[in-house]
Amino acid sequence: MLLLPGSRIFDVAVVSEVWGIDRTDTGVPEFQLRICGSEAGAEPLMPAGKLEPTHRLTALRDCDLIVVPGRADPHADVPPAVVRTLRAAHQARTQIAALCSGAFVLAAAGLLDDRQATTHWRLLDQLAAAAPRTDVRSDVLFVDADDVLTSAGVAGGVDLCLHLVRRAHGVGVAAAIARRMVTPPARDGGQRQYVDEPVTVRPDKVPLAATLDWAQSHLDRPIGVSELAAHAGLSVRTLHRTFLAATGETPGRWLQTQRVRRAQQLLETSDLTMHRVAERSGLGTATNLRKRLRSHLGVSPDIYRRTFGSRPHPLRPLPAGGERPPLRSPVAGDF
DNA sequence: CGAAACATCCGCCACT
DNA sequence: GTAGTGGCGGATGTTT
Repeated sequence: MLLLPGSRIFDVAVVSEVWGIDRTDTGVPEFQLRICGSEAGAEPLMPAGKLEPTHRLTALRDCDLIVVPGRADPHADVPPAVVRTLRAAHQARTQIAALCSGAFVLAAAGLLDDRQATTHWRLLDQLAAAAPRTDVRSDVLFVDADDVLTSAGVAGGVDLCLHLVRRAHGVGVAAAIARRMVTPPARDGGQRQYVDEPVTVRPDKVPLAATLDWAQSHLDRPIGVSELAAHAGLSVRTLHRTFLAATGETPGRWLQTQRVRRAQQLLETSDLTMHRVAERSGLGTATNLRKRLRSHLGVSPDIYRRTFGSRPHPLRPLPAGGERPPLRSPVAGDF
């Protein structure tokens, strides 16, 4: 990771989360994450805090991949030494990826010339101005231009990082990381984000797509792996292999995850009885619903509903008293 | 909660 | 020889 003054905490965190955590117990290879800074000493992050680099800039030279987090001020200076290092790495065919406004750093080094790139949607025009020879795309989460990759806003950075992992290590490893990232050890409250858009590592080209869609729209039927196989016109054994290769998940696991998700949705948005929620999500019985929710989310259906249900309930006190000064970036807008 | 019935996963191997 | 398919069976996990 290339750490510059004003790097955004979120992007720094995503990179750290994907490559900085030992997940060898789930079959993820061992990564070495170097946090390379241009100066000796801590760099200020945005919107607050500082981070001490673990390595100097020169340590980028023998990395397999360089990731550039976005900066709060996209137009902030890029030190000449950084430009030189990035160019040299690019010459040496090192993969370079920028998250969000990190694209401007690549633009400053001329690495986006004559290729496609993207960035946060609020910055697209500015990127086009800063990099006139770049084909700036507005309709994508990220652009994979082979050795130079760029990503759109915040969530696009996560997608891009997982894409990089998938490219280098296969869909299974990417799925293992994604699973660990979106299904945190759950507690009773907070953290809504893992509920809605799952970072499903979707197959890039799938003969299975029709079957997945079909299963998803019939989740209330007790469909099992053999029904999936029948629908796909494959034997169970082959479905298994194909499925694993395409999604990094096994069919049974996938089905179960879909069911739990549907149950979550129903709990959030309806007041059906547990029994009905279990039926409609294909989980069968209320007992089973409880069991599955507990093992996937660590929470009982009742607590889940009370935490995330749309009907307001009296249990959540507002933060008491004292105004807190808003935490705002003094430099750039919110993006 | 535990026991019994049922599914899934996956290495192995034979077949096309 | 390589590549893909699919049946089998036992360990493991899930549901009743």
